[in-house]
Amino acid sequence: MDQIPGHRITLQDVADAVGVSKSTVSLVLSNHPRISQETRQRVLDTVDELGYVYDRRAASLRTRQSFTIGLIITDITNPFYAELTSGIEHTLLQKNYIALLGSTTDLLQNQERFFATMRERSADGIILCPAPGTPPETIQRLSRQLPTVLIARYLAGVDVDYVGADNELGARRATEHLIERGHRRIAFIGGSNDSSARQDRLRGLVSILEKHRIPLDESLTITCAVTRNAGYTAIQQVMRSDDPPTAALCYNDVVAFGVMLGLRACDLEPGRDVAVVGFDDVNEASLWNPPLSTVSATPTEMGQHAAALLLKRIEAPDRPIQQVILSSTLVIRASS
Amino acid sequence: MDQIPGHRITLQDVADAVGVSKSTVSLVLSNHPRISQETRQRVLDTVDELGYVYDRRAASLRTRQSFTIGLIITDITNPFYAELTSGIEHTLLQKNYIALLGSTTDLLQNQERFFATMRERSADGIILCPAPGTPPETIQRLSRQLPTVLIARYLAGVDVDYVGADNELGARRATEHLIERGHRRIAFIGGSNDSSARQDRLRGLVSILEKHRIPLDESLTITCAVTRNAGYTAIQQVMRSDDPPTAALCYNDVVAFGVMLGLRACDLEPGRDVAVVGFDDVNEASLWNPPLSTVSATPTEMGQHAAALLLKRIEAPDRPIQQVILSSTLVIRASS
DNA sequence: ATAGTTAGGTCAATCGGTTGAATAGGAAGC
DNA sequence: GCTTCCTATTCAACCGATTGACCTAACTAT
Repeated sequence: MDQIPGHRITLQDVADAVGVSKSTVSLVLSNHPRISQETRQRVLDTVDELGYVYDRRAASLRTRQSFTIGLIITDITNPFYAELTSGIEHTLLQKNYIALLGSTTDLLQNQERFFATMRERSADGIILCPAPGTPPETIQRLSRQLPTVLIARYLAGVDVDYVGADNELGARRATEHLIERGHRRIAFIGGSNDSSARQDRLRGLVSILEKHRIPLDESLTITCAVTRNAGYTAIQQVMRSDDPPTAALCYNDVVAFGVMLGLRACDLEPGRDVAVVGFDDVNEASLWNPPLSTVSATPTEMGQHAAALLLKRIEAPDRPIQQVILSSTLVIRASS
Repeated sequence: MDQIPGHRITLQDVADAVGVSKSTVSLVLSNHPRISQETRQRVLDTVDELGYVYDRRAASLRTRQSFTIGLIITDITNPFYAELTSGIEHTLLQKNYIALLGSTTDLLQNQERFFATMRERSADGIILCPAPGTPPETIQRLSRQLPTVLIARYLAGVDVDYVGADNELGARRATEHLIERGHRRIAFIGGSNDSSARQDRLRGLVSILEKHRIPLDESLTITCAVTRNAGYTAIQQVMRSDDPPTAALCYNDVVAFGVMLGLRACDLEPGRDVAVVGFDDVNEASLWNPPLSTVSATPTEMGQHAAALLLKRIEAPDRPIQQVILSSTLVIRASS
């Protein structure tokens, strides 16, 4: 049953074995109705017998469909993206698609490289979480070359499908909650300044502070990398200031974890001495000590929506641009 | 600069624009020395000008190299696999390869489907963490069809490249450590029975118990799913037995996290009342409360080795089978 | 002057499918 | 009996690269 090394079984081989033309075999495999039951059966039997493997790249050369999409995200070890990816995979699997994975580490240079890679390999579309600083024109151009869906971060002024969370709403809810608990000095920790997600979250915070006529203190808004370590360092710095905050709204859960650890390092107990709220509700959030209050972003669901949206766009490239905003809910746990 | 929809710029287009044959253009792009500097430059300029994109699938049809590999793992949301993937990506990126991602959830049926998918898409090779229960013949056959590297779990009796941790050694070290701390009733929690990793870890535990003439208690060895929840449930059950263990060696960190939470739910403090040790040393392990003692498996490094090994095998299919066993070290933290 | 190199290209077959147009062989209609 | 219409199948061009064999003009050695 082993193949002669170097020789791949092709349609032609199957055709020869059955005694028909390769067109017939191809038509059988694509379930064309105009083939007789009998021939169909003989072909299928022979396919099995010879161990024929369909060559999708040859097919796709002709049909211009590869059933492959590009998934370009920041970092697969960040649980938010891992869950996103998991949701995407789930939806793709059902439609017989598969993803080429690219982690950019938020480096524009890597991102460009993945764009090229995906086009060279003729991905049918791209799901992209754009690196901060991505020029809008780049995305505009990309989306004209290849069906594109942005996920989790949008770019102002670009007409392209997008799936994300309602970050502003989430931040408003979190802020209301903190204010109800009596906090008036609320720090905002983490994220890079030109990420849309961060801007939206910060806007939500500010709008509620204004609503309650709480003065804004710029020194409580800190940008930092989106890592545990950065959160760890950032919170310690701000806690050592003259008038430290009593609560921290964090760019996301990963930063919030760092913040909680940083607080402990200052001998402060998160949840008791300082309230901490994150974003994303990654799986671990509920399992930390104390469990983290967080704005739930349902990344798995987000991924599923993004994949579904991309597949729709691939089918109908001219359908109207669609933006899916998933409503954020606040999950209150012991950290606040 | 926008393309006429439907028409992709090909080698021929570039050739026409320059006034040479498409062979020449192809040779320029593959850096063939036989083309004059002048022609080369004109071709390259035109490539830029027309926005030509190399079609790797067309090329790969001819060359039988796709610069794509299949990565088939259990679950990308498990940080161990996420880090593994990250290491793999890192190495692939340098060699201009990219991975097609498939998460099986340890379902044989999904795994089979991904095998087919990867072959249809002509992956140049596969990195596989085999689902428990995978028949060795399946892998043997696969590895004859496609360069294959197993990762993290091996299958006895299969001649195939493998990269993994020295699980038995790790377990021995962890057990010695627990015994030194005075523990004599050590539970082993989690994992599925026919996973090689689990067998090795359990073997390590048993061998050290025997060495110290500590009797083995079967009731302390529990299989369960590799999730936090399963660990959470399992530990509570065993702690409620007549003669509960004083320490738990867990199948991996994910299970250990569940175990620590389960202990708290029983009003027991991990690290003080019951010692807990995990496997893998995922990033979060050091950040838990208490920080988790764990056998370090350096998944990122493992991934890098696996990718490097696969690329070597692709280049030289007949090189001798190689097994890379990464030595495990015990990282002692407050949980034990 | 003649044969032999060499540098710089071009030709055409090939990889393995897809698909619109063409064809053969009946059956049905008139 | 002749045309028309089906049905089941085949033909052949095409997708976009690669590459061994071949070609040509210019140069070198004898």
